[in-house]
Amino acid sequence: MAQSTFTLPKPRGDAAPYFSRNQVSKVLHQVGVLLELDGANVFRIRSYQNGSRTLGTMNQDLWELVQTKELINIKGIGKGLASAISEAMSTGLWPEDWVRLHEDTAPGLIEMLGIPGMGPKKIQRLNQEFGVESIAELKEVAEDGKIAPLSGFGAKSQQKILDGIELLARFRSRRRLDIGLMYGLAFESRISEIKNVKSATLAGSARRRKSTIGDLDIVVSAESEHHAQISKEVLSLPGIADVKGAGDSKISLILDTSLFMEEFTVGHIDKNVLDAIGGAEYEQLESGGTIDAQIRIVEPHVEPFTLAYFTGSKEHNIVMRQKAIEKGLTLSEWGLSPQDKIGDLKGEAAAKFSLPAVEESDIYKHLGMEYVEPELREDLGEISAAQSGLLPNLITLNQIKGSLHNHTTLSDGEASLEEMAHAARGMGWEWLGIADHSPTLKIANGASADDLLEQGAKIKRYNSEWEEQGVDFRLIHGVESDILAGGKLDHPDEVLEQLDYVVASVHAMTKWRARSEFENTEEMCKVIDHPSTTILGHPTGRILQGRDGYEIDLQAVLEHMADYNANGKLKAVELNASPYRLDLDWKFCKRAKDLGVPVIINPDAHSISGLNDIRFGVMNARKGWLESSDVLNSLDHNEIFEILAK
DNA sequence: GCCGTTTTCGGCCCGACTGTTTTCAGTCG
Repeated sequence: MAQSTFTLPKPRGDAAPYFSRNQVSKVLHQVGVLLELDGANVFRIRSYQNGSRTLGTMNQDLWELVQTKELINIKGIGKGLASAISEAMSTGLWPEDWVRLHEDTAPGLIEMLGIPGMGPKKIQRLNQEFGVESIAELKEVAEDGKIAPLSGFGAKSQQKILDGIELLARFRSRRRLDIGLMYGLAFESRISEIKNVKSATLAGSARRRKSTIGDLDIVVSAESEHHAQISKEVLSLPGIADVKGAGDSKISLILDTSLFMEEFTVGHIDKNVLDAIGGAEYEQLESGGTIDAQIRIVEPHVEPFTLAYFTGSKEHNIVMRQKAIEKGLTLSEWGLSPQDKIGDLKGEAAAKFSLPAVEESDIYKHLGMEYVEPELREDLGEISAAQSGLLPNLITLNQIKGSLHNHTTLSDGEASLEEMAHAARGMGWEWLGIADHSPTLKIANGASADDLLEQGAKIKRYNSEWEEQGVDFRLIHGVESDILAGGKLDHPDEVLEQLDYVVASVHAMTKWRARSEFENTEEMCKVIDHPSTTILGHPTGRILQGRDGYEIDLQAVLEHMADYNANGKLKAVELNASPYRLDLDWKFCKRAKDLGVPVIINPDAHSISGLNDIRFGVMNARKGWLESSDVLNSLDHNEIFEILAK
């Protein structure tokens, strides 16, 4: 994946605000990274990163906050950032030191941060010593043996840099959630089978259900006398491409696909787990792929603390520790101990005085909070919600009764209408919406108006048959209409009006990616204005690990949709559940919810097995704080027809 | 750079591991 380049956005138009909230958020992040390379104070760096995150996830209109001078009241934005942001948005000029940082930092140095083991200090040092400004140059001096003699470095450091460069070239990006879970749950299952292991739990970003997974963390619980034996057996499991490090309590590995081979068959994985990770799609694993994994082996009474710690996120952990300090306690992966009892003791020694915890929820209880589901642990308000008992009751897979964006052989699907309906009924759904592609999308065999209406007649016949037979299942007839130039929809209005709903989606990506955020946002709002538009399909068009979406101010689009919903006209936003998309991003789910815009989780199934992608959509929805009442999928078939009629 | 019923300076989460070191810096999560 190409590293997105660090550039400062050009001011837009000829009047303030010259920059969008997304742009400001991105710039703060960039400045944070550049400051890191510049050797700045770590807390200063954190301020920029926190500021970026805050702007990226808040609901308020940034320009309004600037104009009312209320920006400074936002937690995490102080005097410095507030004035810099206000200045930039009002004048179109970024602060001079931000500009200088961008100009003075070679892009290659930013890339070097991606090499495992390379941090700002080492990069800076090597840059000073040898003038290396790119990974290629760094590789050259390492191969020439020039790094080893440097004080503070050595032969091992030099080799580690070379290994790191190779690793980066081999797999420089994160893995999609479905792939990460496949590896993670298989490895978890393998470790669980080792003798004397009480439990093995997948933690980290996989447990938090992030859209992409960096590496795997597995926490193993066992009595201490068995740790050495377990550690040895973990290291001899198949699928280990390399051992990066192995200490008393921590093992660091690189896994490859042979994890799934040899005698280890599908039968070893629990049926539910197998279903959750997409079942038969093992073949999709690319044979050369690898993923990093870390294993921590701890005693059972420590396990809840270690699991909480390794589940993260880092940001969540930091706030949890602050909350502990407020109560005179110290929280670590070893325990939660009263400060007055432990004195100078640290880590495992201090944990002897720890308050007891049988499971993670006990830790939250000790700190006066409700249990926080792993998906929510991102320091995006979940801790204060947990303190005041206001956490959401997250949606679950068994609350899903249907979905509205699925294809059949009428366009580019692999299964017929009948087969799709049968499969949906088999999943326990009460309804299934069919939305085949529209004519303009020739590559997907978009269906003509005549064929579409014929499909509608067929659906009506099936529905009345089911009604007569007392079958609790209905098909719903829609279309996935391409968004055409000028924010128009495919098909004439009189055709669209005969459908139960319309999913409006962008497929002409080239054009949308070439335009500015402002233009795209304006055009998207026009699409929403079309009376037939019911659902905005995959709202940014992103493909995870494939391509970024087009630039768009989704907050503004959602606000526009919110106005319609407030006036009784349904405008729902799709959460496309394909693990390749997960679009609406989870960060926007909560915003849609707060604005009162209904979300519809859609697998965008092009086959029977594609319906299973709904699981990833539910994971993403949970991560975005959604409850069953926030999504249209939880309605029964009478309710869904009723709301679609609005 | 942010923050403050211990406030405008002096803190800012905590620990493990690695490789270089005779007590620690850098990196990672």
